[in-house]
This record gives sequence, structure tokens and C-alpha cells, in this order.
Amino acid sequence: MHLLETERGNISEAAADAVRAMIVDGRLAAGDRLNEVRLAQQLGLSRTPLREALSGLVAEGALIARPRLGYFVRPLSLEDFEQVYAIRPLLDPEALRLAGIPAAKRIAKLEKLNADLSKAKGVRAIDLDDAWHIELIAECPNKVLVELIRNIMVRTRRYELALMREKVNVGNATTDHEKIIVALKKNDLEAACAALKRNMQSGREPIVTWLKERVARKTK
Amino acid sequence: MHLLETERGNISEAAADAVRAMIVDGRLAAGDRLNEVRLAQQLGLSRTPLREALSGLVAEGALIARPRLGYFVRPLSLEDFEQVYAIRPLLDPEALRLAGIPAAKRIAKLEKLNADLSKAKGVRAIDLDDAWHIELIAECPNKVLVELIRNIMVRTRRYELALMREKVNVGNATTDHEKIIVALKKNDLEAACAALKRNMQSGREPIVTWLKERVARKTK
DNA sequence: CAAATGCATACTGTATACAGTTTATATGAA
DNA sequence: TTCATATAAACTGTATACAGTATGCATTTG
Repeated sequence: MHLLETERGNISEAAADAVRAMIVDGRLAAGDRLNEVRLAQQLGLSRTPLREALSGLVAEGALIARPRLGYFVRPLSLEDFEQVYAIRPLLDPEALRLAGIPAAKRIAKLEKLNADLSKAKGVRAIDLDDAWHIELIAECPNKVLVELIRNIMVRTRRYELALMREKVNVGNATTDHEKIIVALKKNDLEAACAALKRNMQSGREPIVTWLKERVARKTK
Repeated sequence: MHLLETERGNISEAAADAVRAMIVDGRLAAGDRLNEVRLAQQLGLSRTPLREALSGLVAEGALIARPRLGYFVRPLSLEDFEQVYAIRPLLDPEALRLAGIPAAKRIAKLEKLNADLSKAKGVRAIDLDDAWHIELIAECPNKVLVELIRNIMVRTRRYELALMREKVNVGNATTDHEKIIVALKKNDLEAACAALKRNMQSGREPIVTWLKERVARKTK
């Protein structure tokens, strides 16, 4: 009898989580070349499982592998941001459409999250915004689609955090979310999807202008 | 001076390509547990680079890793197929929209590919169909989007090939493509996008019914 | 005969060693 | 001083070794 299948992972998985977190929150800065020996020591493991983790992160798009030079944190670039950011408006509305109008209980949760978001600042605001969107599509039967959205989320999060580190106060998306909730309460799924699409497109400008400044500064 | 950076890859990359190919074309069957020692011998390398490749393929969704049991080829399932197949109708039309009406030269190439496709059978037909769609969005400036489409292509290809192995003759999408080309020649980009979306949704039924039969057969 | 137990085998997970390449430093020439 | 060259150090890519876990088979027990 197999009771529960404990499913404790192996060191490689833990390493992947750790490194992914370091990339997203900037402890490993964009463009950095990472030193396998040192990183392995920091994480308390050997290079072999670390490198397995890094291979996975390359496929996820978090790292770039350059033969004989090693692994690099994928640089932040205006081009990459605009391209990645253009994906979610295609995915999220469809996920919501498939999920349908959320149950009353879930709508209440969305309102709660949004209220918290309106008061939140910094990293916590980003966390809450992501949590809100995940909650919104929680009932989506297409799990592949949801997983895809999660991936894109991680990829854009780096930009949001990097911006936040420099500019501090960024207006959050509370009012966008309210509009979506209103539409959902009216049972108007299509209006909600349209509002969601708009929400996914807003939030672009501050990062774009910041990235442009950043490029200008570097080439000064 | 650094001229050209030869960029020859390492063994891990080659291994990833090899294993991916084996999965897509069925030499490694869906659900198979793979034996690292044997596979490494077959490919003529050691387990270390092989395992790095396998880690990457897990992130790509081609394999599943079960701690202490090893790597398994992701099984084919009706659920997975329907979910993966639902993604491209969201992506391809937008990619075409961003690419715009192709130049005359490229349209000619599309017509040529489509003519070949109409006569082709088996694996070659699938190759040509994929090539046709890549050609269609070749000018899309959003390379992240194109890369995403490529990934989904690989993921559905397994199903198409598996079906083909059992049922042989599957009607191809030549007429769908013709409609798209006609719209493009009229400079009607939106009509072309709409036709493309329909094209991406057709081709679903034969595989769905086959997968259902397959499930029925197994649970007999 | 069926089920449980113990043992041998095979395989995965991780560490370590080493070869080949890149990068940094020092040395010498223009 | 500046550029080029040689040399040493550091790092990546790969193989191998070994420990711990799972699997299958034989044996024992009820």
C-alpha cells in the first residue's frame, strides 16, 4: 500500500526554486554571469544538481547558456519586455472566459485581495496583484493555459521589481480590478474579459519609459 | 578581437535535441520510463550531460520527473491534447496581425509550400504544415510569441504523429491555407487572421476521436 | 496456494576528479 | 605609456565513483 507518496523532491528542484527566486528578486542581477562553484557553495550543494537546475531555468527563459562561458541571467531589455508583456492580453481573457463567472465566494475573495492591494506598496503590491489574477482564473479548466500564464507572470515580475527598486511608488491596478469585478457581478462575462484585457495592457507605460531612460543612461 | 564567436554548442544541447526528436517521433513512447544508463550509452555520452538535457526537457513539458523513479515521457492524454491545442488559436492570429500582410515573395513561397502539402503524406505532410505556419508569421516582430508558438507546435506534433502511425491517411489543411492566402492577397488582414484561427481549430476532431477510442481500448 | 518477508540487482541522486577552455595577470617590446 | 604576448589561475564541460532507494525474485510462513 502506497500511502500518500510523500513526494519530497530532490536537491535539483530546490536549487531551481532558489535560483529562480534570486533572479526574480534581483539578488542575481540581470546580465550577471553566475559562478557555479560559488553559487553551489552558497546553496550548500555540489555543481552537478545545481547545473541540472540551471538547465531547467534556461528552458524557462530565466537564464541564457553560452557554451564554455557558462550561464547568464537573461538581461532586461525593452524589446524583451514589450514582447513578453504583449502575451498575457492574449491568454488571460480566454482563461477567464473558460473559467466563467466565479462563484460568490470567490468574488468576495477577489474583493478582499483588491482591498489589500489598494493599501499595499512595493513587493507586496506585486504579490497581491499576481495573486488576484491567479484567483480570477482559478476555475479555468485549461491547466496548460494557467501554467503558461504563471510562466509569463514570472518573466514580467523581474521588470516590475526592477522598476520598483528604482522608482518606488508605482500606481497599482486597483481600479482596473474593480471594473472587472463589477462586470462579473452583472454576469457580463464578455465585458469582464474585455476589461481584463485592458488591465493586462495597462501597467506597460511606466516600465517602458523607465527602460528607455535606463538605456539612455547607459549609452551616455 | 572576437570575430564571429563560433557558437558550437555542447553535448548537453545535442542530447536535448536527440531526446526531443526521439519523443516527438515516438521512438520513446508516451509514458515510457527512460533508463539513463542505457540511453547515455546509445547516445555515446555519460549520464551527466544527458541528465542536464533531461532537466531542460522537463521544463519544456516533454518529460516528467518523478523523484527517485527517474524521468518519464509525458503521456498522451485527451485532456492534455485539448488544452494544448486550444492555445494556438489564441497566439497565431495575433502573430499574423503583428506580422502584417506578407511580401509578394513570401506569399509565393506560401503557395509553393501549400502545393507541396496537398500532395504530401505522412510525416512530410506534418513537416510542411508546420513550415507553412512558421513562414506565415516569419515577419512577426514579437520573437517571444513566435518562440511560444514553436513550443506548442512541438507539443502537439507528438499527437499528430501518433495518430498518423495508426490511422495513416488524415486529411490535410490545404484548403484552409488557400482561404488564408486569398484573404492576404486581398489585403484583408483581419479576414486572414479569422481564417487562421479557424484553421488552428480544425484538425482537432480526428485526434480527439482517436484518443477517445484509445482510452476505450485500454479500459476494455 | 497465497501472502509476506528478505535479499540481490538495477537505477537514480549527488559528489568529486580531471581535461580543456577562457579570463586575468604579469612580462617584455615598440 | 601602450600594446602585444606569454603564463598562471579560474571556470566550465564531462566522466566516473559511490551512496541510497526502488524493484523483482526467491524463500518462508500461514
